[in-house]
Amino acid sequence: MDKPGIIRILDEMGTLLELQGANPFKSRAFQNAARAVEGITADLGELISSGELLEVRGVGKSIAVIIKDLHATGTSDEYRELRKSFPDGVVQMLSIPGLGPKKVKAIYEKLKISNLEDLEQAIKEDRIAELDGFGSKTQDNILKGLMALRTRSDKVLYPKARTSADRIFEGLGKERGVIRAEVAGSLRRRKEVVGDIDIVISAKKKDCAPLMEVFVNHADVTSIVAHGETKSSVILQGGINCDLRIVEDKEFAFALNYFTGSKEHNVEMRSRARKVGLSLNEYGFSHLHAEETRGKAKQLVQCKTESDLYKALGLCYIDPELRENLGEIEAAEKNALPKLIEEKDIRGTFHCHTTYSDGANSVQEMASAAQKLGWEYLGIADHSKGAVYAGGLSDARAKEQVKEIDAINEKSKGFRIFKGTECDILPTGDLDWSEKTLALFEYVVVSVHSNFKMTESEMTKRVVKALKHKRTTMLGHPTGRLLLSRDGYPIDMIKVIDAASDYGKMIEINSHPSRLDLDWRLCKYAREKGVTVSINPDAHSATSLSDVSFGVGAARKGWLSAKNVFNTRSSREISEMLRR
DNA sequence: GCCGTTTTCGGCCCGACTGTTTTCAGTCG
Repeated sequence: MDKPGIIRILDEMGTLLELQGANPFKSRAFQNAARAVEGITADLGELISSGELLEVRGVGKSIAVIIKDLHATGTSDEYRELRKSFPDGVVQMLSIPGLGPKKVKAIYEKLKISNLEDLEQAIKEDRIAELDGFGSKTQDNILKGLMALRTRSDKVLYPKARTSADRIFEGLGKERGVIRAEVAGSLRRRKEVVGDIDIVISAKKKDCAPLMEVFVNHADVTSIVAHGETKSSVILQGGINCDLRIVEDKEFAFALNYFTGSKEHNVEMRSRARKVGLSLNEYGFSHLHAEETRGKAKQLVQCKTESDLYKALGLCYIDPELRENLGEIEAAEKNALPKLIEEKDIRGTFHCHTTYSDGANSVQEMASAAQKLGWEYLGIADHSKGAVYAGGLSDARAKEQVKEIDAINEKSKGFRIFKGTECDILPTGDLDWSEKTLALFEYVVVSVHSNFKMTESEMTKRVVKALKHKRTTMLGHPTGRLLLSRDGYPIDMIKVIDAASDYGKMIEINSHPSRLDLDWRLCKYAREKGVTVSINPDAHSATSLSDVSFGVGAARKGWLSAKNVFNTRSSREISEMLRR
């Protein structure tokens, strides 16, 4: 069984233990182990055979055995035992918002309900409301949750969530009474997929209620889940959940930090605070074991900003993208965090289409748009002749385009267009252009656009062969559109990155608003292997050049700094590198 | 089940909101 499968099963085992009413720390241990496995970039098989798996924090003896069994056989005795205790439908009920393990267990044991259909039927017959600890409101909420589950996908891609968040935040952030405001949560951490939107605001107490009113009455709100003094939760058009928290300004840094997460990072921060005798929550520090009543503990260390907060714990500031408890706290302690790449470091991109193939704008229009973004250069890479569906160029048209670019370059000062191509990788792994045509270009992006139904190993061989070609500069959209529709990758990205490292080639972090091809784990692996990446939006229009920010997010999460990224270099450096 | 500068036992993050309760359990983040 592969890694994503193992992660899923460990998570499921944690959930099943929770349902059983086992020691809550035991079930959490399984969930922690799942996160730990997720963070492993080395080859899992090797880790298991060398025994190094036990050195992974969060994986102890018992879970190591389970992982080993899962890896070798696809199942394990413990897992089979746990699965026996509850039917599939019971586990599914847990995904209904508002239903947790305790309530699901009661519904299953007292009413013998084990699937969503029976649950809906029982609600209609008013049987849920009669259970101990349930009532008519709870029953209504379960029905609402059930409907929401059916109509809404639970995660959206970062660019979509960003757009929704900006719409809410723009007005709200400027509202009277707002002292400071930030978008927090996984959106601030720039996760590739985002579950919901979190907003944190600081304001005086008297301004809270009016601000909450503004929030829940926003035009984009389709329903209100909760509406309190300091916390409200709504569902926006498009089904995405949005939470607002309002705190006092002196609490802002704590609240922002807390609601930015991740959960794993917060747990580590709190346990770090405990080691120095402090308790950390979303409002501030308090003395551990203090006798003060809840919420009245006096604030000990004033922290105006998050930097102050990290400093109070002996750490340097940690960028939100790194807050996953995957080594960033230890690195912050030693002041060994990388200076992450920023959007302003990007000086151009290399994978852009024009009206020569399937783009919407001319070469000149694309170049002007790039200049408006403050870039120094733009790489044009239209499709090769075999990409008929995308208006691939003929050899003659390719020559024509190269001539046009030369002419534009001659006229322009301080800006340069690089002549490239996005060359199809044929099913054999050969390139779609002849050597003669390839020689026209300054660089070559190689991509797969056909014959997707290959086995993983065939596809990997195909790509590796193309990568080895002496004219190849970088691999374009390495994982295609399949990244989010599958658990794994359609190709073995570890082998591909290894090959890029061996042959001294680059890999694209191809960030298109509908997908992201190289996620942060792969970015991290590429960094470890010394592979330079190129952040390209696969832009088909002038306006989509700015989608490059999606890829910058993934690079930041992969701890990449400007030196790891090709398109942070100057025009001159790029020319020199490409001549070699 | 995992972990260890309070270390092989005894902790393991903490608060808001909701609903069903009259003092708290469940869920969520």
